[in-house]
Amino acid sequence: MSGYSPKEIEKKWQEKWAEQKVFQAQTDHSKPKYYVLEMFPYPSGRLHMGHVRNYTMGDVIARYKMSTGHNVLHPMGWDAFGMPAENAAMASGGHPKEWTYNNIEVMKSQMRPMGWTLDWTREFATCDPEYYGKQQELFLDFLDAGLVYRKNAVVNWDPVDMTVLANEQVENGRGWRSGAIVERKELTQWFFKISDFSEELLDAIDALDNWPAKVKLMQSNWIGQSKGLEFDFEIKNSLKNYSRIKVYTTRPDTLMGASFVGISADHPLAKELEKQSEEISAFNKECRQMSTSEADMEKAEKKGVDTGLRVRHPLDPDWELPVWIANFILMEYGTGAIFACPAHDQRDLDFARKYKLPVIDTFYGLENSSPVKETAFVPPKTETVQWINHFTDIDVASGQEAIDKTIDLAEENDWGKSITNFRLRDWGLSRQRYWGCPIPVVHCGNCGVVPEKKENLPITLPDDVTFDVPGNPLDRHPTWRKCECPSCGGPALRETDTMDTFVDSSWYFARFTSPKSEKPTSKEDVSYWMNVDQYIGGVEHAILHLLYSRFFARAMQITGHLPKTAKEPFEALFTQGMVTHAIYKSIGSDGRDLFHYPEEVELREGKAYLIKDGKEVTIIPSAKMSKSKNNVVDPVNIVDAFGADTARWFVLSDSPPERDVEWTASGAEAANKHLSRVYRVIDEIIKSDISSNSDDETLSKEMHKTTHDVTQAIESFGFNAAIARLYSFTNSLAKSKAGTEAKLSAAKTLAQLMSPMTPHLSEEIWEKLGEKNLVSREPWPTVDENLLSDDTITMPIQVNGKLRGQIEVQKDLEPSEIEILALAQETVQRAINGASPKKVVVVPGRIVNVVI
RNA sequence: GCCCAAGUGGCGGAAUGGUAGACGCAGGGGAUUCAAAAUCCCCCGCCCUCACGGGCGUGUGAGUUCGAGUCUCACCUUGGGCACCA
Repeated sequence: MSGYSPKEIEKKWQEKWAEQKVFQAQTDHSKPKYYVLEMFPYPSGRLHMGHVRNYTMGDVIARYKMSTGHNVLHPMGWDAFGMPAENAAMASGGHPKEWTYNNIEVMKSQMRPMGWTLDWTREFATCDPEYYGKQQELFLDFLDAGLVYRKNAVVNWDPVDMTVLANEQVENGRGWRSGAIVERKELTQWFFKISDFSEELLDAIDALDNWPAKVKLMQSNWIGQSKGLEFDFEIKNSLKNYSRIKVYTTRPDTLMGASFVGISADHPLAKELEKQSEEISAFNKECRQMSTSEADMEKAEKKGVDTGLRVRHPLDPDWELPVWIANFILMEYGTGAIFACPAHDQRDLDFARKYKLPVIDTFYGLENSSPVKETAFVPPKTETVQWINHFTDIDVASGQEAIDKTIDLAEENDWGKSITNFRLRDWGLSRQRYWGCPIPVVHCGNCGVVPEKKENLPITLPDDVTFDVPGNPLDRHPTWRKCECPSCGGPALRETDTMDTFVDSSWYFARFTSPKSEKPTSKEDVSYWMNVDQYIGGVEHAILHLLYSRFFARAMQITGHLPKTAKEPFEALFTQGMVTHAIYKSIGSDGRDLFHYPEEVELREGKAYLIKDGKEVTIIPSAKMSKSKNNVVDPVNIVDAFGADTARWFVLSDSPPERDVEWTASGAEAANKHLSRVYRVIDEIIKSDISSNSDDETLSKEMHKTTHDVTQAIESFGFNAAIARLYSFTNSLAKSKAGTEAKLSAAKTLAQLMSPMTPHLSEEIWEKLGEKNLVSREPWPTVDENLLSDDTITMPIQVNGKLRGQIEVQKDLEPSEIEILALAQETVQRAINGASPKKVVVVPGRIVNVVI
């Protein structure tokens, strides 16, 4: 007998699938369509275990849906623009294009042996001019529809590298590469008007029934709806044409506790003032150096500067409030100006104490009437409080009731209006970089900013660029910028900004439905295939990528590129966890951390020792795989050693799919042993000759129960549960005394149930069992409901909630009969010990609880 | 700082409010073998007991319930998110 040899069988079946074009999707209206998509990879050049897990999950769904009669679309492509390619070019010469396409080839060659059902005929990379040209067309249509505009925005600017930096490239206020102090620089940039859709994007979240609650919540928080009041403070000593300050507040009920008015350093008034005052100018400059992340702002010391301006309280003209510029107010949110109520906001209180500003209580708790000292009194808005300082007729009410009342009153008396505000800001898409999709507009001395003509698309990137000089190569290219104005025909210059790579990934799912289409999408194909029925990817994309895609779907619908039904592009979303691996660490002689490869250590009794000298090393479990920590497991090596089916089986088996899974060598070996065992068990069945007997029915029942459980598990993304069930069934099959016929039937079902996870092994077994067709093309096994339950069941019996015995009863026995049988049990009698039961709870089919 | 999630054997993890620990790993014992590998069988939460059996046990503390890993509240710990990485 020759054993399980994945190398041979995996190659064999991959060739057969390719020959028979099993995975090429065609528009076919006779079958229900099913579009399964995993977030496409960035071509880093190396397939990693995270990809293997992600794409295997999608593959299980794709294969399962194929076997349930669906016409399945399962495409793959490359999210190929972005900074790593430029970084590589800067670090080691070469060209981003070459680097990217080489990486794509390498990764594709690593993906093919995994046996995924990918339709490679639809493959594209976002850096293909055929793709980004269509993206430019979308941009022009969006521009035409008023969904794109230009405005000034602040960026992190590295003055040495002459480049814009991402927040993560700023380390302690310095550029990660140059070490230069990062400046905040204002540039005119392009924006998508995603904020026009704030309410729509927020409201539609509710209907995303098959999205994880966590992702929906994250998106809701990101959009951040708040209801409040907008009103003006009149400036007493007005400055130039500034006579009023518009503020936005979510707590208008605390207006009688107002202590000062705060404005952002970027507020027009602040900018005007900095022309007149050194102090203000210096302070504003300092504010603009600050990180704008919410977490950083909250942690940073609250600082401000008095502008000298004074405003009148809207409800009491004699009440004067000072105007301060404060470092915790963002121009992008609300009106860039607030009024502060230190008694009921900790941040305002810290500020007030620091600058000796008044603190006025507006309400106390019901049981606590002491004035605020160093801790602001901030009860939940739902909590009822007593008012001591108010301008409504409310004395005792919840915060929310008071807020509503206040807003009504302000509107009635015409000094303020109710405003719904959103935290969501417009999407800045300009990037001052080479390796991205060029923004198809030109700058003309006569006509200003002019969109490029569609017939001139794609505007392609020039290939003859170098990265040896700082700055954007597009800016310094000798000829690329020069062009003809599409409007007046005169000389003009191209826009040198390229698009944020999130744009590329915001519509690729639509392009996959007709990747060769002349237009960005083909009406027929996009109507047939959209929406994506199941989308799978990492939770790290929970906000931006998914929100941008939802915006794009709406924008594409408005511009006629998607049907109305595709407003929400992803029907169901699943976010999978990472693949982690232990880190083996020791301290080197120079006191630095040394990280050891898994191959260099030996595990004994839960401890790790270096093979070369036996020294014990520290194990850091479940760490994210990282090259610098030497804890990366390369899928190529695993496929080499055990085959793709083992890798697929293991990444699905050990943890629930939404959680992280720890890669362990012993786990991978165990997976491989199990697959060999399946092969061996089936081989033995084929050679056996046992006549039909009474165990046949038991095995058949087990087979139907397993089919039922595995089906349910796959449908609910319980891949680890499906695999646990298949382990059990394999054990039952191996130990069963049933006849050969019954066992062959069970073996075929096992092959089918395993096929989404281990397709090559399943095909091989299927063939050995005498089947001529591909298991990939077989319909999913059906379940005989009658065989799922037995006639008798075992019922546990508790006494006062503690397990004391069991009885075997007919499935449909009356509860009163069950009670008699239960009480008659010797073990139960012993536990009752002569006492008379107060109550007997009988839950039919479940449990009996005797209360004494 | 704000928002959210998760805590179950040595480990990964199972459990529609109903027998906690399925399944797998690691560990222990045995069979087979000249021996080993591979394979097959058995045991495996903690404590008491030769055993039968009993007590304890799902981060901590309370509560709801005939019955709580599961529901409620408070707390502790860990992880995630909080605007130009992809």
